[in-house]
Amino acid sequence: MEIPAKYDPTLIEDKWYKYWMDKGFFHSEPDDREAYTIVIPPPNVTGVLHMGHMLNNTIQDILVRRARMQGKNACWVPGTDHASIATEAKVVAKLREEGIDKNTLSREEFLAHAWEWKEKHGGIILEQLKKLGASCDWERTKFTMDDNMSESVIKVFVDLYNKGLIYRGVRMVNWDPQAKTAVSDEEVNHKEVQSKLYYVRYKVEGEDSFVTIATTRPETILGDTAVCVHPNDERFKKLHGKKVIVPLVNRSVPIILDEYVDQEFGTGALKITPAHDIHDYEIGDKHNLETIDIFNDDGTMNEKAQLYVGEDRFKVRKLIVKDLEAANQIVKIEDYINKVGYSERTDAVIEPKLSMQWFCNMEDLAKPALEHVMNDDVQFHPAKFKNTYKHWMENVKDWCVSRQLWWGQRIPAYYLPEGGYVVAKSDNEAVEIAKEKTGNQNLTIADLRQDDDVLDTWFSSWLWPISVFDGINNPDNKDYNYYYPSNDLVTAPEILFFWVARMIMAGYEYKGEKPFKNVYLTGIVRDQQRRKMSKSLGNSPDPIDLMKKYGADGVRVGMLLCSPAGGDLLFDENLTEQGRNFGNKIWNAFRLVKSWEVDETLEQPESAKKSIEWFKHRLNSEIANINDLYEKFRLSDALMAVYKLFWDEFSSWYLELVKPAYQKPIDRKSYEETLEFFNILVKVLHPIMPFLTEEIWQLIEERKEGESLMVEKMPEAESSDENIIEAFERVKEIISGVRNVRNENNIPQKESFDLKVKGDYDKEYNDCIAKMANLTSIESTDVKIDGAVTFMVKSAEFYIELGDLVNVEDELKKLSEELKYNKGFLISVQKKLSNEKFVSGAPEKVVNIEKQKRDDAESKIKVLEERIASLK
RNA sequence: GGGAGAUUAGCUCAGCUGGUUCAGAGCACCUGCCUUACAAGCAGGGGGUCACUGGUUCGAAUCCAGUAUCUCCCA
Repeated sequence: MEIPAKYDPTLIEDKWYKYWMDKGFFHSEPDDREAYTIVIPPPNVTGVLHMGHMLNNTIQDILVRRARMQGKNACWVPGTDHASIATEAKVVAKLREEGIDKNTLSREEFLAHAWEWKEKHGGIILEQLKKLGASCDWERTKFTMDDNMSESVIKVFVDLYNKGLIYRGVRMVNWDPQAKTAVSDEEVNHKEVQSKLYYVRYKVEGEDSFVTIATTRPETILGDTAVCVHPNDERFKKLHGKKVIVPLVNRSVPIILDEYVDQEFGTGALKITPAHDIHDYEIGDKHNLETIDIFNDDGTMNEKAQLYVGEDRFKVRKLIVKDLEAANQIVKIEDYINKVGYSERTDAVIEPKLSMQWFCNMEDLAKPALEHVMNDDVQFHPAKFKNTYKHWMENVKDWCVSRQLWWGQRIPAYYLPEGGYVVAKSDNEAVEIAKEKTGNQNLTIADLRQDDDVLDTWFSSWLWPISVFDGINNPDNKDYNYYYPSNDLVTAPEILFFWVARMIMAGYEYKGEKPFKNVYLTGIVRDQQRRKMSKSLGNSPDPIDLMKKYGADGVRVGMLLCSPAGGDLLFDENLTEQGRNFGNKIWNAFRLVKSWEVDETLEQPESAKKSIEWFKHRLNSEIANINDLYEKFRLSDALMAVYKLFWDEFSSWYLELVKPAYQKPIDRKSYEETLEFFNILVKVLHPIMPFLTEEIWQLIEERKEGESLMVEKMPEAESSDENIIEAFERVKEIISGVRNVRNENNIPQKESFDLKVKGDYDKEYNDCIAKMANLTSIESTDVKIDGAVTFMVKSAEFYIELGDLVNVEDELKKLSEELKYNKGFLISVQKKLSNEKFVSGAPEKVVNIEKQKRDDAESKIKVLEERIASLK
């Protein structure tokens, strides 16, 4: 068989993905086996594959493939979410390019465009995930606006409303004047910006004095309804109970007292604009102040502002400063750095705004969600996120679930002609309830007006683990009973609160059960300068290009190499390179084994026999270790363990040990055993590198049509003898000892020589040592050999007679350095042992270990001293 | 301003309830090799007062307190 020296992933990846798909290996149906379920964190329909998806989905695929090979009925449900704000923004922008203004379209017309857009672009990420090897059950692909998914969302809204958990209220929301919608606190990015602090004086009513306030937003002066000072502030005591005149609009407003005011900040006097600042709103509420909303939805001034009507808020800031200056109201202007909120979606400056919104009461929903995380029914990996989760859940605020958009599930609230509203799952039901409520039997749907707003996208995705199995509409169905709760959720800590926490709430509310057992939190993918990878910075490689260059397997390894759970991961292309190199290593190891000719008449050499015995134990102990690491979700460590097992133990030691001499054949038994090791190793490797391992597995021997590594059974860890593994470590030391002698004395591997040993070592492995170190013989001796180069392993002394080749000076130098170290070491041990408190206080085991150290050091020193004497 | 976490080799990180896994791994670096599976490789090697200062202890990277620096979350 001709196998190329370099592994080329492009030749095989598509082939095997198609094979797996054609055979239906990704599809799952409920059966008698234990279920293993993952629901994908649905990527956004607007997106394209980025490094965060690569990381996240690599991890999910590893977990799913492993579970499948462990004999579980593995089901990974893929899908996308409708991302109302982002998608609507994209569609609006696209229409604008085509010369269509959204405002000229009806809701239905706009939605037709949006669906068209979704059909065209919505599946891109899922298609790209196939390149990565994602073993999703594509037949189960869901979208958060599929009919039954939307139905679930509406049903839940109605249910929560009927339970009294959904209400309508005026609240200060984060208003995005560009998207013209409210966004949640989590969707606001606070950035430090260089701005100005304006000191403005307000005239005290009926007096000839002024009070000066400091503000960063002078345009909001037009909405001021009070000035607030600290009740204890001596400077303002004389003003208590008085009124001041708001500049330009000449409104008389009270001076109020509240401890909220920071006396150190600005002048200690605070202007209060209840309609446009969250704190001012709270103070206004407390003191029953009037609220004057001076902004339109697009951030321009309305007629309530009286001045600058129709002008944009930022332009007004400039205009009003000019006018205030002209009116001699500005005391001074200072440079000032403050934090300003920006919309995550549009990057517009957020305007706090009072508005009528729908809210979901979180208090009762949050209780079980907190409890079951704290008691580890739901486990976070790493667990440190429990702290932040707890903090958030204990201070949970009501959830604003309405968005002023069209793309999404329309809020099922219907306003009645004579005021009031009803909430119902459908138009018909709404009419029925409305009739009942009003007593007017003549009402029709035409008389009702449905709320224009849609629900927050998270209001869809918090149901995701339930709704993908239709558990809301059809709570007793087979799939739901079988797959729910899911096992593992893999996501980013950034959305721990607004997605993970809410899924847990929904799980307990609607199933009385957690949505998943484990939450694995990945880090954020950053570049070498720790900058978050983003399209705008252009610092993110294109995942598709990366896979073309290094293969999907290489990229998967690269992602995992830099991903400690929960920590940031500093991605570097050389990690994927390392992954590709690893693939090549595996490929070449396989190529070597496949190149061997078997000679049926050959006896198995002793060295091969011992090597096979050793590697069996080594392999089993490592499989146990790897299993343990996976169970603890230490995926990066699990990868490293597999990496070293294959590269160091299998390739560098085992294969070199059993390898026949050049162009010589190998015995049947060693060949078969080696292939069997390969069978096991590719199974262990498969979840991480599915393509390469499938290719190799198919080449190890003739496989039947329909067979595949991905549905093979993962090897279990059989018992292993630590003594054998330990003994072999000594063997490695001896071989390394000889190699060092060769290195230091420039003796090529080709030149063979004798090795003599004085003292105790494991002779069973002589053949292995001789083969690896190219020795003609290994002989035991009772006497020291003068003039030979030596090294020690444990208490045994090894001699290599090199005659003239020995550099006595170098050798002496080396020996005296070693002597010095050992003497120092002995002193430290003796110190410990002569400490009465140590000997009496420490456990016997520890003391004995120290005694053993002392004895070893003493005998080593003796040997070294003799050796030095003999060379001199 | 409130809270959480971090600080170990040049870089990224392990190091669980104090003691032979105690100072580790991978990468990077240095030296020598195109040795017939692999130069995308092989064989070696150097490198750290475990942020700082105290304390507890026979014994501290590990526990406690304080200091410094950084990161994240909330306001």
